[in-house]
Amino acid sequence: MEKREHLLVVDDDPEIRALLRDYLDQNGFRTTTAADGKAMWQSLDQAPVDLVILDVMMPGDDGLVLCRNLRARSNIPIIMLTARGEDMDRIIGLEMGADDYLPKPFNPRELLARIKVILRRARQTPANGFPESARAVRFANWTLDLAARHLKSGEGVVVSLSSGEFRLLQVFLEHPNRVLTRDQLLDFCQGRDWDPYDRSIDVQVSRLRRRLGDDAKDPTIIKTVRGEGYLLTAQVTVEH
Amino acid sequence: MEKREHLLVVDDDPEIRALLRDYLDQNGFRTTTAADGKAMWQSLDQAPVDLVILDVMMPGDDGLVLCRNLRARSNIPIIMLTARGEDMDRIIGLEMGADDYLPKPFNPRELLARIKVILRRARQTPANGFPESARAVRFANWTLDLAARHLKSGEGVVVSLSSGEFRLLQVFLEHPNRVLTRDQLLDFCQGRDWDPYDRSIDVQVSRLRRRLGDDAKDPTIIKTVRGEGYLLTAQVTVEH
DNA sequence: ACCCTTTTGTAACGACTCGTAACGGCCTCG
DNA sequence: CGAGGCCGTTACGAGTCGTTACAAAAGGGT
Repeated sequence: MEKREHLLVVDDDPEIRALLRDYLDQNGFRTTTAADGKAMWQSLDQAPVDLVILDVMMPGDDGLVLCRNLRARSNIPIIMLTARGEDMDRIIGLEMGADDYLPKPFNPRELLARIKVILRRARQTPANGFPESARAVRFANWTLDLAARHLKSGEGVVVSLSSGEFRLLQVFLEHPNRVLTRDQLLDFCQGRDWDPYDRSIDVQVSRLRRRLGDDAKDPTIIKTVRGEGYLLTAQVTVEH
Repeated sequence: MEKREHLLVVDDDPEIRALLRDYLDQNGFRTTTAADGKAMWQSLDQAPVDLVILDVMMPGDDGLVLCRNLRARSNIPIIMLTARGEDMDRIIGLEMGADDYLPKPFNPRELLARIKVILRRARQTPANGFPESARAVRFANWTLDLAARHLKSGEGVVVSLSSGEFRLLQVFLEHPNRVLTRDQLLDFCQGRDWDPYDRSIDVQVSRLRRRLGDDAKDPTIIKTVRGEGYLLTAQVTVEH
């Protein structure tokens, strides 16, 4: 797998595109550029992107519109580039879901630092959904095969899961080491609302624990947090 | 419980402190100020803080030092304020674990926008007070495993804790060697208010002492301070 | 020292939460 | 149409935690 992280620079100025690509590539990233929104969407369709750097001032759809559209259908981190004196725009940009912005002209080292901070944060939060390229997820002596939708233990024993169990486990693995409320779990698993007497999640957790060989009295993988919810405790790594 | 989020402004300039407090309070936050690092630590021990705004240039321990110390034992979001032309310092600040920074002089609305972004992100990542990287906490012949949520004695005996006991011990370990009132303990543990006849904390402390093998008649770990509260006396080290 | 008040420690109780076996409706597949 | 699997519901037992009650400890005043 390609190890360097993939950045997408969207700016109408060819000079800035070239400058940024050179600089970022020299600093360990793989950089793609796009001159406008159309090219941005094309690029996003062609290869997974880890972070988008987006100029606010562009002909056609400007950066703010693109930012909103991008946010509407993905949670890829976004850094906006703004000309000076656009405080209002900057603020709006942040409130629209950008993760950060940088006023132009900027110091490239500063951009680099911000990119690193945001990518580090994004890595810690394997937020909604695994990337398209993910084929399996490893955790605590198990591997969840995303294509075959079954579990395999470290010793190679295959354990099949019902679709509900698979979905629940997937949600846990997408949010490891965090307490998830029953409300959130039901929402993620089925988009359904939760009422305080609904025990379906408890039962489903119980069934999943049995598949994982996890004893509810002293669980090692899925812990109960009384009055709050459940959390999966394990280091999770994604295989491509 | 208090609903507004609690900000802590650390700056040696009284004018800036007053200005920021007024502005932030007007915009729906509860703001505390501190003139130096010492006051900052005091304030952090007195009430939970949701975000710290930290000036880089200060007499005594400067902001970078405070940032690093703060990060070493907590993951409260931090915004640094820097004077102009300190690009290097800014970058270092970010790499030291600050979540964002703002060059002075800044537009207060911009600070507000960045605060909102960071708090929104922090809400998605409900935090314990220890840094993300913390895996365990050692104190007095015990190790509290933060992932597994259990205790292990120096001899390797594992003692499991109920959710409430874990939370209470975690709070003590986040504020070692300080007297914590019942009010604070209940606030930290459950965000609940305390009335003078509420004995639940006493009972929970009693249960926790039993788990720790601590005799209430002659406690070595959790001491009672008559009329004030409890304190954990031990040297606490965070393992990463 | 003595008594009285306040505060703390903890056993006991009961309400609540959680784990899971059992049941039954619903689907799919033969 | 019957069998089997999945999953939501229900019921009950186990564990947890807040409340209460009472005994012990700590002050405080005389």
